[in-house]
Amino acid sequence: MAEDGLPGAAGVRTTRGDATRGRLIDAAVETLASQGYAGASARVIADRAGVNQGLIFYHFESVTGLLLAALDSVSAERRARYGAALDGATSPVELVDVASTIYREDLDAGYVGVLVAMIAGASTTPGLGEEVAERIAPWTGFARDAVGSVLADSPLGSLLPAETVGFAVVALYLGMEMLTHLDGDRAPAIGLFDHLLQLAALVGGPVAGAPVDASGEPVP
Amino acid sequence: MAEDGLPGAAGVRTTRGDATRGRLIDAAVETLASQGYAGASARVIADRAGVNQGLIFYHFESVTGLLLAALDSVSAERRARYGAALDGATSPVELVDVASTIYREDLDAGYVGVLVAMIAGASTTPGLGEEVAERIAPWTGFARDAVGSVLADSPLGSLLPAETVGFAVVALYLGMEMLTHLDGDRAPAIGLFDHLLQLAALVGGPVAGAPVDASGEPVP
DNA sequence: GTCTATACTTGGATAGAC
DNA sequence: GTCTATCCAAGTATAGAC
Repeated sequence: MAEDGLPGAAGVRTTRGDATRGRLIDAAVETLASQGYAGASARVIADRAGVNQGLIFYHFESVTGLLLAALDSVSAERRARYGAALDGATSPVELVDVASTIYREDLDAGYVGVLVAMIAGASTTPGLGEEVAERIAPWTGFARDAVGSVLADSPLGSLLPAETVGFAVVALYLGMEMLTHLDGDRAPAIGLFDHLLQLAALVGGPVAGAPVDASGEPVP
Repeated sequence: MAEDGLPGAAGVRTTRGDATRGRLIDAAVETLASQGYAGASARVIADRAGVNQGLIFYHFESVTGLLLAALDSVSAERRARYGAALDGATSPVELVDVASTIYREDLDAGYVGVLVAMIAGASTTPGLGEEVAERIAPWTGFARDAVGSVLADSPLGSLLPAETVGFAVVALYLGMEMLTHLDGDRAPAIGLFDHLLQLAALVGGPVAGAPVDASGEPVP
């Protein structure tokens, strides 16, 4: 059963190969986030992982194969994180609040930057587009469901289909990451979330107890 | 006065060098849009322009220099186009309507794709980030002004500062381009604009004459 | 599984003829 | 200004020793 782990150990063990694969994937994620797609070469990634460059081809067939594995890794980790955090969120305010908090992690760790880099790389490498598209689609679906469950009974629900909002949310995330990373200033992104929070409060039922009229102005 | 144009011609003339520069810039734009940053090499661009690869370095010092010139070209052209089209727009509905129409051009011609590619490339090439940031900043400023002039007297104006909305609009544009280009389906982007149009009608004063209550529901 | 060494390709950039 | 020819660095990928 065991392939090349130390004999005698029980349960799921980490073979040496598994460890190398993991280190390469982590290095690929970091490289994609910091150097972009064009900077994610076999040599650079292998150096960062502290292993030989040839191992990329042994374990992943090609550089592209490794980059896709890196995308899978980020996608899975972030999906678990978002899913758990949004689990108890039912109101628009909670939704925006949770999204805002987690997105800060993404911004700092460069997770969304990995998606951006791979989408950008999809224009360059033949065949990569389909592979990346398959891995991005779940995110628009996830955003649609999260938004839909909260927006369903809101009056905005009829005006803005969840499908459309899901698309917009993912697009906004990607664009925010690009702009934020470009000039290294998180303030606009944070500011946007703050204002969305206020809007959410308005839509999901004002918490402060202040009723508003048709144009959103407070009614005295 | 004339440098190496045909002698005898009057006014502003196109020297042979100018023509070559123009062809290289056009080819760089097309290459960035279709192949992305990593695919925009000197040889590929020069082939597309039908000139020798070495001319890139003669005219633009480096490949990066050419790519920045390409970004300038696209940015200037699109700014003129947006500026002219938005000139008469005063209501939110007009604003969204015009933006929607022109963005379709961008999507088809890949203009925003050039911005996306250069922003992505900024992660890879040292020093490119600042140059690209300088050329993207005017766009958030432009969006802020366009939104601000229309949203100023709207009740949303106090809730959403023009600065924030400008940032969000540019981010949304960039993200939409990425997603649309990735799976080649313009429908979600078009759909989003359609729904934004309805929202704009609500915010800017309902045209249909139907008043709405605090939550946006029509009042019978 | 991992390393060294190497073959082959592509890319940036320059020299020199025209 | 433009082209040919060329150099050199960096990239992907493989062969073979350990």
